[in-house]
Amino acid sequence: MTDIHQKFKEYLEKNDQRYSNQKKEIFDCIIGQDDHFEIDSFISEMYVKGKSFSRATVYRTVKQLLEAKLIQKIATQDGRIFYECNQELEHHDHIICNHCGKIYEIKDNTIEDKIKEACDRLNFSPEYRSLHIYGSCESCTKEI
Amino acid sequence: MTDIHQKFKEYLEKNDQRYSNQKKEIFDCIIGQDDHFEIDSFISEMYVKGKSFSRATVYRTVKQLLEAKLIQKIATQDGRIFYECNQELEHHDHIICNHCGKIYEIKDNTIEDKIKEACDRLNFSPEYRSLHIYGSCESCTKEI
DNA sequence: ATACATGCAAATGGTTTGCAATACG
DNA sequence: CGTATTGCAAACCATTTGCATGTAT
Repeated sequence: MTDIHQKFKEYLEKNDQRYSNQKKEIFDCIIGQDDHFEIDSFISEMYVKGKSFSRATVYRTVKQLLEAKLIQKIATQDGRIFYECNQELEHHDHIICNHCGKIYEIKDNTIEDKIKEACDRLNFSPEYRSLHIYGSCESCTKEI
Repeated sequence: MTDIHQKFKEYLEKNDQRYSNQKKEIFDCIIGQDDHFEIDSFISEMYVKGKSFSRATVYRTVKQLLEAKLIQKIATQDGRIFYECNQELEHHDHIICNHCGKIYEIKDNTIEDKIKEACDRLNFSPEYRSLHIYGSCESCTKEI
């Protein structure tokens, strides 16, 4: 049993909840996702893998994982809901080309520092951020 | 008629839609909101003011205002949806408290510069960005 | 006269909940 | 044993849509 499995188990036990097989398998599948995921595609992916549980159970488990702070909920500007596993230590931002759809992931400590400074000025404790930059990539800019 | 009213009218006309009285009044109420607002409280506020239209009409107008880029949709991390009027041309970023829902607008040129530098390194031409920082504001942090 | 807008009520889609059966500890 | 968990179906809630009526051009 890995560290995070252990954390989940401990969280559940502390709250008189049970570390059932279903919860374990759902958590396993979530860990298997290597990126952000939406509930719906996650459920159908589980279904394809032959590990399908009722939607209610998935939602209930996701809720417990959120409470245990092992996963995190993210909403995009237009209201779509994503989840991501909190294993990921490095935060990265996204640069997205409006023309060809290419997505660059960037990791820039100087941006990070400036964001932290802005939060400090407000005594705000940041937990998560989403930075998406939309525009035109090099090759699409040439074509226009 | 103000500048933004004019813009809305032009947008509608360009798309074979009409600048009706209801749309004008709904837009007026939105401009009257000096902060971010949620549809539901907005509708009840209109109701109190005696300017109440059907939810469907409000939603339809909001949709057109979004398309006209005169208002902006913002989602909090936990999925609540806010709107804000896009009156000013200056881009600003959002710091959003996950606990009380308070939204701070920040305008930070140094963040902007760093983002530009990151784009330059990829020869990417940015057109729009969305930066949302989620976390806990000063007073909510104290309460926890 | 044509076509968009409106209000209503019904539909939708994602999420939650009540309930009876089941399984964990 | 008692209590949490599960699956199902029904409930929920915000948002969207179909339709008949109203209204602007």
